[in-house]
Amino acid sequence: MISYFTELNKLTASVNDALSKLGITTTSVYVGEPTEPAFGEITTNAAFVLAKTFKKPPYEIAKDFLNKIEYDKENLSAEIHPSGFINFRFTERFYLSFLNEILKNDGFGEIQVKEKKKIIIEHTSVNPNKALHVGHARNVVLGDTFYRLFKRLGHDVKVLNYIDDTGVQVADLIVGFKYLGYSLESDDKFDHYCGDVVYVNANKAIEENEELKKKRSEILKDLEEGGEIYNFAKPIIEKIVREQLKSAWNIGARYDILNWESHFIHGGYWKKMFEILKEKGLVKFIKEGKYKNCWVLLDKKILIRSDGTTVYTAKDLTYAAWKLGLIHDEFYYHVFSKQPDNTDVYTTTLSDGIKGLYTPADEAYILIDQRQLPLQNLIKETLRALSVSKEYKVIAYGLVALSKNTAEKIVKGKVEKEFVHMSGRSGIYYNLDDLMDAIKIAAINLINNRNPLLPDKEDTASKVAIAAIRYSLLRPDLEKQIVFDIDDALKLEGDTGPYIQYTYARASKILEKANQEFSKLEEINLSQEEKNLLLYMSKYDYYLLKAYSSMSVSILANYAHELAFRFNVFYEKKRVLDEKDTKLRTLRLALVYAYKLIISDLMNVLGLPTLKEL
RNA sequence: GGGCCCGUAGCUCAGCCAGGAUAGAGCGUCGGCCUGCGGAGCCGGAGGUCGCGGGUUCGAAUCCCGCCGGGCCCGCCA
Repeated sequence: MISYFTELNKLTASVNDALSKLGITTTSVYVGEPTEPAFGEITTNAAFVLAKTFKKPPYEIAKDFLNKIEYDKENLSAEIHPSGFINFRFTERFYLSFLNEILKNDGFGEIQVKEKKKIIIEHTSVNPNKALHVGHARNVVLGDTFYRLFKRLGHDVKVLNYIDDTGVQVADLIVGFKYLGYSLESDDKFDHYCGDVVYVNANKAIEENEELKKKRSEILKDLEEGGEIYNFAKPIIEKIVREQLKSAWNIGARYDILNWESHFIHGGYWKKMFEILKEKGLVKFIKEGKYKNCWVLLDKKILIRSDGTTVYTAKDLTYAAWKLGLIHDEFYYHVFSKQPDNTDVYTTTLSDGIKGLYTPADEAYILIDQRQLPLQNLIKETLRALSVSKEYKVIAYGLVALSKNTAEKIVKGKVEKEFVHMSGRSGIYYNLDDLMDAIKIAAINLINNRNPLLPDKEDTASKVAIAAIRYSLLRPDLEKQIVFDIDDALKLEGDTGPYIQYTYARASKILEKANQEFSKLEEINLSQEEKNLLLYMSKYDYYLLKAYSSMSVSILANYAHELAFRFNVFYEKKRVLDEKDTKLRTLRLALVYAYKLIISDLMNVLGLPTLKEL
């Protein structure tokens, strides 16, 4: 494959060669994208670095230095900017070679990292007592997109979803069903009903009633021990999980294995973990003072309470150890459900099903919001102390809050702050399913205005909604807090997911009408719009690998928009089907064809559905 | 008190890791472009003390230090 990335690598090597011949071994020389398109496609500041050693103006040095760089003159032309930068520009030959490669391979082909790894990624992991809200959606969409990226780069990837079925939030819900008389049937989607009605009200009742608090503690203990209440709760939790999965599938996610917290306790995994920690002296029993009768990890965090029950960190540490093979997998597995992509999601069981489905990963990724970072770092630290060489990688992202305007709609009253954090317990959240529905309605209205004869309006509107939601959650930098505003979310113009879908539809329509096959293209003069589009297309592997090395999917979302923009400019400025010159018409058609291949590849990595028409 | 993250146009955000050449998008706003390869688009205008102050450097939005503002964590919750 010939691409921006291959040429950049070759040139970087040449520049470094030339530098080492001069006896310079510095690493501070930049070879890469310039700040402005006017400065070419690849630039280097080598002359500035050399200026320090040779005490001559950068421009003079650049003139000599350029002669020492061996570069492919077929693909690159060089010029020296008066400032001293050496700028390289791709030749028409490069663009045509690239385009011909795409046509030959019918796409970009394989893009592989040097070392293929076995990776697992855990995401979603929402408490099974409520529906997914837009904050959870950020976790799902980021996790699913990292999964897609890893897979596109050739890794062996499995997706895990952890279900905390022995926690306080589940206990609250069970209090509602067992002691407050809530029905187990509802006309609403079951996860919505549990979260919006049963959990919120049960939580309120428990806070005001000591008797119920006691009941909750009993339930919590029974869940850990796997008693009668656990068996009562199990089908309820499972029903909620099935609804949560539907919401996640609806925005394009998929999973391989569901892990249940209760299985790690009932299956004896925590016991093994505890033995290992004791053996290595990482936990201490406290005899005196505030933490009397507790077990404490690394002098920092209580793992076992004085009443003998374990805290969440203990369970999560066990889970991490299982992921990386420190504790052996002895689960049985069976199919939990068929998924929309036709794969199966498996669940662990303690007694029934096939064995050996899971083998330990080289790298285990986990997606968490920033609040959980200190705890996950403690787990990392513990694994290191246990000499686990395999990598535990934490991807943390900023919280999703509700805008003042959106929060006011939910609480049906005045809100003082500019934004408010979501809270399942107090009923302040915006559910993902509701967001999907709201965008679908907006999309259908738009279709009725613009393209009333479109078949499958419902399906198209769903796909527009998926693209809109995923893109809006992927585009901001990981660390940034997102303030969700429903009115903004309903806008489908500008820098959005549908903008990218729209270019795919435009390309599809042209190709459908043209109905032409392509062979190898001959030499032809390219316009600036055509070169710009080809340049961005040629950067596909460069951006995928950059996103991977910097663990940033927002880089990819921004790149997708840049690429789509180049297509729209080309589309506005150059006619394709009406072009009288057949050579030029064929070139442009080939360009549209290649664009469609690359943008659909990228859209697949980002999980944005393609639409031939909208 | 200790720690983490953020601060760039009216609003939402890129750019910062690897310092360099006129700081870029989107929304909003003002003005253009459809008897059409579909306008969910394109072109142009207005709009910026890159939170503030020092330091390093020939050169700082970018690196270092200090401060200010916003958010979060520091529990026998998860």
